[in-house]
Amino acid sequence: MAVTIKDVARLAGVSQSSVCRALADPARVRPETRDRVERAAHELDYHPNRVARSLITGRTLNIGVVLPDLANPFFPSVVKAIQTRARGFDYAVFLSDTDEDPALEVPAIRALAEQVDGFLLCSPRAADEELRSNAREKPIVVLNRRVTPFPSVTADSADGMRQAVAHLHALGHRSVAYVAGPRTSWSNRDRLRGLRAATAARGMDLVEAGNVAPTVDGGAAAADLVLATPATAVLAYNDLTALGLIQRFHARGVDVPGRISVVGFDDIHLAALVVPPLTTVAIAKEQIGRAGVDLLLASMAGRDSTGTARRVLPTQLIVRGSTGPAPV
Amino acid sequence: MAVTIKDVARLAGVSQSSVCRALADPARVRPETRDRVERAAHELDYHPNRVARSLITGRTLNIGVVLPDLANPFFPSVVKAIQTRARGFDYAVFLSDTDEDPALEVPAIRALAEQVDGFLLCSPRAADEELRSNAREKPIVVLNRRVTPFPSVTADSADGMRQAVAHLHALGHRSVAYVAGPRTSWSNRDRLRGLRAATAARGMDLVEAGNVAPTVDGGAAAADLVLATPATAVLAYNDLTALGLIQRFHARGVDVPGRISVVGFDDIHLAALVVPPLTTVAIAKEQIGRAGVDLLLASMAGRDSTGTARRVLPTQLIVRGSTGPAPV
DNA sequence: TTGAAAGCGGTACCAA
DNA sequence: TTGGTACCGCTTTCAA
Repeated sequence: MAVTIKDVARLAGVSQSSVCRALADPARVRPETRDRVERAAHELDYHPNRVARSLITGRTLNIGVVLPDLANPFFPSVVKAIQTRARGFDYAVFLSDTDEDPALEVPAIRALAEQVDGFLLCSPRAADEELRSNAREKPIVVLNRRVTPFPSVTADSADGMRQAVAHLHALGHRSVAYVAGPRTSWSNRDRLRGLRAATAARGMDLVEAGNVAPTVDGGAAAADLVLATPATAVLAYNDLTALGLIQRFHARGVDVPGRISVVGFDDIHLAALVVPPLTTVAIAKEQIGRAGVDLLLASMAGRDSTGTARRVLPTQLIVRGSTGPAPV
Repeated sequence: MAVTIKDVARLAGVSQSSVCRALADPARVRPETRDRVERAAHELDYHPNRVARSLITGRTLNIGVVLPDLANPFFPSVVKAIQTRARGFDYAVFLSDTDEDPALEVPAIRALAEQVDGFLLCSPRAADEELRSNAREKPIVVLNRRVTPFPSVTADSADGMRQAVAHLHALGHRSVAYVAGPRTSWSNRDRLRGLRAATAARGMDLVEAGNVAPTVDGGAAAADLVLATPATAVLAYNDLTALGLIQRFHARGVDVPGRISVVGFDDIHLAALVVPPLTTVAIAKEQIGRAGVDLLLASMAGRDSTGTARRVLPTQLIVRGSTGPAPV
């Protein structure tokens, strides 16, 4: 059996209450008492039980992270940052992977609700309304999406797309394709919106090639569709999709970037390792995680009254070998 | 405020105890009572508070997963499998990333100990003795390592190495190098052991090139060392390391597999996407996660008395473009 | 079969 | 400054 506060009280010869005070707020007990308690606690290697504590304080020191697919390298990066940041504040992290199934998100939130002080929802796929239905329970911060009235952390996709389009335009491309991600993905819509604006601003043609899964296979499936269009460059919803495109192009003997240029989004770690290395719009994944934790902590502390916080992080085009001059 | 058992009791016009019984073990109350309780519970959308329950039952329905680096794509695959499997048993998952720092593992375990029913330690880096010091607290299952007296799930590295060496031998290689991972990694020692046996069995030369971080950068750092040896093929501790090797070889204009063949370990998702695609020893990552959960559940249920369970999963060499005939 | 009451391990309030 | 005590939400004796 674990050592409890009673054991410490007995050994120190004081009451439970004093032990509690001595440990929580040393200033509120006599130095002598504090010493006795501390010595007893140390001797017994006593650590207050968080579960019991949370029952009365209502604070669990846990946060819940819900995300659609840990197999997408984007998310581990974010989760790692969340974990590290949370640990710094003595918070532990629950992880729930919903397998890209929007229907699993609300149950995932419900299941964790009593054990956490708040949620970080990464790229949630469920409808706004569904997410809002959980709003009263616990604070929620949304990453890679905006859902009123939750605080959010997003990337400046529009600017990223502007950079990518400027790059392609400078290379002589006048017709580009977009391989879209999940219809339920806010980032997808956001990126598409930015891309439309950017291409329109430069009078370029934009072909939209169907929605695919945000995976390598999804990209591979879209490759042939893209080749059937007049586009000389293709922007993918994310890097995995872009890698799928490149893979399929390679298999068909289509030269990248000779025949067609490819641009990804996210800058996952391995984007630089493929051949040709992938030109992509980088997002500060670690910052997303950190900012998410900070926002959540703030909103748990009730310091969110200044209005809904919205952090928009900058994006940065990373030019690598998968983009080149448009074919003549 | 959330709805509690009292609210249900009041609405149903029965005592707390009856509500508890009716919900936990319907057979122990009169059908009529059960109906009243069920209706009331349903109407109020009552869900028992797991935290409060765990305080008295001692079961949290949570498991803790501790791993060294989520940025290594191997781990997300395992975690995803763990998550999925755990959800099936109504368990939630705590995740703790220790950043390859052995000193963080025991604190991570301690921090979670009260909130979980058991631990899944993925490739722990801490010393056996340190890990054992936590043994009394909660059941532990170790993945990718063996630590007496914990149940474990490992891959059959020796057989994987045998397959890889047979493959290289058939291609004419007689001298191979091994780029080792962290000294603290059991898998690293296990793989090296298997490799030594396999090369010795065929009378091949084995050069061991220092220990590096199990990352792309680590591999890149080892590339030049490898080229300074007579080896015509190199086996890397894991795929990330192998990709780093290939990257650096590429940068130096060294042909893979023309001048040197490269073999990885793990078969991470993106191994197939690089050019040349990576020949690697595949591990059933999802099975590791699933088996881990199953073993942990068994040991939590106390069904572990038959002795320490050790599941060893098969490995499978996947031959791709990064290996070819030895240069003449 | 049911209800009352005692905890699980803490925290917080109140009176002393 | 300290100790006694109620209570967080639930489960589990123990009587009735």
